[in-house]
Amino acid sequence: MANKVTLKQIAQEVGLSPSSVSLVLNNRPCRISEENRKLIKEVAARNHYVPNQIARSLVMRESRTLGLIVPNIESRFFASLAGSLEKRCREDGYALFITSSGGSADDDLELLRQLVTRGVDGVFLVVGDEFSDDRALREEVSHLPIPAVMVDRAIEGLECDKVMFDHEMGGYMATRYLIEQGHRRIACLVNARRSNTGRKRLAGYERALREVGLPIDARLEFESEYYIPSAYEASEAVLATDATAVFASSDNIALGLLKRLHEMGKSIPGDISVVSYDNSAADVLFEPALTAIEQDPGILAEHAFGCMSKRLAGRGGRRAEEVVLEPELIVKGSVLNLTKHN
Amino acid sequence: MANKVTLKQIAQEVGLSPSSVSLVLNNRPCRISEENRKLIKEVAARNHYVPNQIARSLVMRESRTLGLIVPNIESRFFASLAGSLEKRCREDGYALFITSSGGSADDDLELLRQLVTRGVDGVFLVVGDEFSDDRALREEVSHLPIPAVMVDRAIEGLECDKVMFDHEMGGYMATRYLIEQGHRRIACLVNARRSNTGRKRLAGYERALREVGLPIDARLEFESEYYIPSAYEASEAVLATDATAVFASSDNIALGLLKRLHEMGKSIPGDISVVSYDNSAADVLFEPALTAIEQDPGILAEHAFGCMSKRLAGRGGRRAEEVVLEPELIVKGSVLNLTKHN
DNA sequence: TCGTCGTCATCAATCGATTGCAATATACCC
DNA sequence: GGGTATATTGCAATCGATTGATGACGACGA
Repeated sequence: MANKVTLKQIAQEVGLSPSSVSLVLNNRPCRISEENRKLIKEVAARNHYVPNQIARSLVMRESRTLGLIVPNIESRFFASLAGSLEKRCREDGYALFITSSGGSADDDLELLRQLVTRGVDGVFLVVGDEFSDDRALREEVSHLPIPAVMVDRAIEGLECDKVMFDHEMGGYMATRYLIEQGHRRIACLVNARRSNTGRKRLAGYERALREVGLPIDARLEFESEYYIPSAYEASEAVLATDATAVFASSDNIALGLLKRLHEMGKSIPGDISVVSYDNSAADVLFEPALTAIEQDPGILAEHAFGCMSKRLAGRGGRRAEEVVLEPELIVKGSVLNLTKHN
Repeated sequence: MANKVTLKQIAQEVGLSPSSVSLVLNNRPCRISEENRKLIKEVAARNHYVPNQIARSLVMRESRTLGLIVPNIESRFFASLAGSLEKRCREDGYALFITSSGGSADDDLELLRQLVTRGVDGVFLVVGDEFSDDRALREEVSHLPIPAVMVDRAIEGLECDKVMFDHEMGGYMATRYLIEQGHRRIACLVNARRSNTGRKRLAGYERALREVGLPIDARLEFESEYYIPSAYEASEAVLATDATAVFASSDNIALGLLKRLHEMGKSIPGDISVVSYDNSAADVLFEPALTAIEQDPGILAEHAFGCMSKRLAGRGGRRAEEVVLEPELIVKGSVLNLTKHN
């Protein structure tokens, strides 16, 4: 293991002061002779000198480091978000601390504190979707000494920049599409009990029905957590209804449903139509591919970074900014058009 | 945005010196009256004081932060590895910088430098599998001022702690199992051209064949990158052979193969048997589930952290440690037993 | 010879915390 | 009351880099 080389050592070797070396290596406008400049640069390179960011952060009061908290890095969507965000940060010379909390507000809080004490210049938060006790977290976020941007989901009623897809719209678009394809008995499988986003998707589903005068039938609304087994369990009841189509409000929910369908020997879209959400992962595997509401994590990352960037630059108003992105309906082959046969 | 509170401010408020405050808050053995202790703690709490880790790192010469470089955080396996590793680090009070490189040696190098200048105490490297020009990276790693542990794969011939699964053994176990089930014409689909791990898996495949005196037939060895489309392309040729079984040497390779099989209307294991690698993701989706060689990323993380921990504690010999883990064959339903019919 | 200007480079304070050593206050003993 | 032991607390250097304020030196004009 080599030793760390410091500014002072370089200075010593070239026979100049540390200040001069610092000035030159940072290309600061200063009056150091061309000759010495070259010498300094050469010696620094030869010794593999890299500035100690820690020391630099201390005096500069910025670390060019940002933090990200996601509920679960093992989820495809968050992993992708994290990947995109990291790349975007790096483009602007920021490093990104990616952390994964497990989803509880307590863990989120703990991680947030860790990030702050480690001197990140700002944090991206993907927190607050589940209904847990988030008072402490909320408190912490509102007193944060650095800018924060909430991504994909939000702690309700917290004044803070937000960037997210319109979940209500997603639910609406999915359902609306099914209606347009002639479906009238449309079930949905949502996580309304424990998730804000789930609630919104459900609201969109109901709005679409209401809009065309279809009844909102509680017997067609099913509850599922965002895990495959949970959806798998719930699916049996779904399939016992007379629904001709199902809106599966997340990728895992769709997967659980599909597994059950497969087991029961039901085919898509012959026996039942399905609109999924964020299902890109499964696309390769299924025939037909699933029609779905898609949210591009790259876009989310781009806008989130934009917000952060503004704050860091001191631009960006006193009031919180709120960016709402429209998801997209990607039509593939899992929905039967019932109108053709009329 | 609240302000950051410093040690000095606390000191001022309680009317004691910063040193005393530091001593008390860190529970250092020192002789500060019980009364003042209480006072200090109370004031610190009231002001939401959190120590500035940056300043602390500078003087303590450790940041209690580790770094991780993976080729692609969006891959399930790496995401899972990152998640496990992060949890493990946190248990010991370390934060983990997760970074994702894109897989080129240049990016790896850049990220490694970033991590080092940011003062991580050690790095986990998942690099060096592909055959790119890694001289600079190799150079950098061997002169690192902090401990490094290579995980899952390695830069060949570099003296450095390593923790990885035995890829040769994985290839061997998969093939051996197929042989035991009575298969004689066994194809394999590997990434031997651009991946060290791929080569090893291929070597294991060949060893198993040799061991029982089966011929090694180049016409049964197919090349595929670790991407679904690549495997999908390659699969047509595989299926044109007289093989009764295929060893698909990665999850994506298996998925590409399956897609092609599905399209051609071939069934598993009726028409052809398949042993996959790391396929846990797809498990939910397929009927029958795939028999596969599994590598638990959690175990990898555990051992990697163990190595790191030793180095950080100054234990761990002068020579590099090498941990080789055995993968596991998980038998499910994608392999037909040909011996039963004999 | 003195003052002035330009050029090149250095001094010293600073960021926020840690820590060995020095200093002060109080108690205790003879 | 002088001296020592003990309990408390403060000073100041340190980590490595940044930066506004200054200093040294030579040349040049008057």
